[in-house]
Amino acid sequence: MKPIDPIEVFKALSNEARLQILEWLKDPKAHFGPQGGVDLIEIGVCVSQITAKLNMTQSTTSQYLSVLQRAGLVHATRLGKWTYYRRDEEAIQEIASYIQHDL
Amino acid sequence: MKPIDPIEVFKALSNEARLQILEWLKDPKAHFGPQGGVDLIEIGVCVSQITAKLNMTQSTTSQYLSVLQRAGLVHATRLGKWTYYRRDEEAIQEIASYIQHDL
DNA sequence: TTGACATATCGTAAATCATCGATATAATGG
DNA sequence: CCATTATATCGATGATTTACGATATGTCAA
Repeated sequence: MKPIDPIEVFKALSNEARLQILEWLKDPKAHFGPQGGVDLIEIGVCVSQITAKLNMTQSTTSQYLSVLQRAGLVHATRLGKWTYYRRDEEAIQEIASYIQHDL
Repeated sequence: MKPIDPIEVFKALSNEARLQILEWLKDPKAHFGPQGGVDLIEIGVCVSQITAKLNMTQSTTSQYLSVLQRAGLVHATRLGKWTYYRRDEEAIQEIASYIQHDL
């Protein structure tokens, strides 16, 4: 796992929609319906479901998920046609720790 | 103390120079010379000293300090001609806590 | 192979940010 | 009051971000 870049992370977090996505992904079962036989917790939520809740286009949603991924805040898994995104809890705690001790 | 706005805070932190200022202010004695009879720890560091270390103009430094202040990350005290800035440690811990528990 | 669907990428216009120089405001000393 | 010094604000310009529609790519099912 590559070291986190605080600036990149803070930029990723500087946007309402991306913050919203992260909050939804914190408890996928509470915010998204089940999708096939896929474990929401282990694998994540697909782009279409996130697009449906966000009030934005598929294009924007996909790009925002990429930003979150480049910042290391989420992880993507492709299964068939779908790409599932889930949070990287470890990275999120690392950021909290960075602010708490190093900032 | 008004509640923190995470987006505003993250925007404030999304900039190398502003992050740098916050890090310097974490340990003012290590980064700034003494200024008159003012307690660096209690009162803070004046804009000129920060400007001198940043490689930017006084105008930019002043604006960046305002951004940090609006985000609640620093506190300003005017004494005579000088304005001294110090970190708001409580706000910084609040942000760490927000990421750790609520994000 | 083709068609249909899910996702990613590209190109763009508008909004916001970074940073500066010029100038305004505030406080001090003479 | 005046000159000087410290800080804040204004106005400008280039860079980055936002968010979109159009299009490309990848995958499955028939």
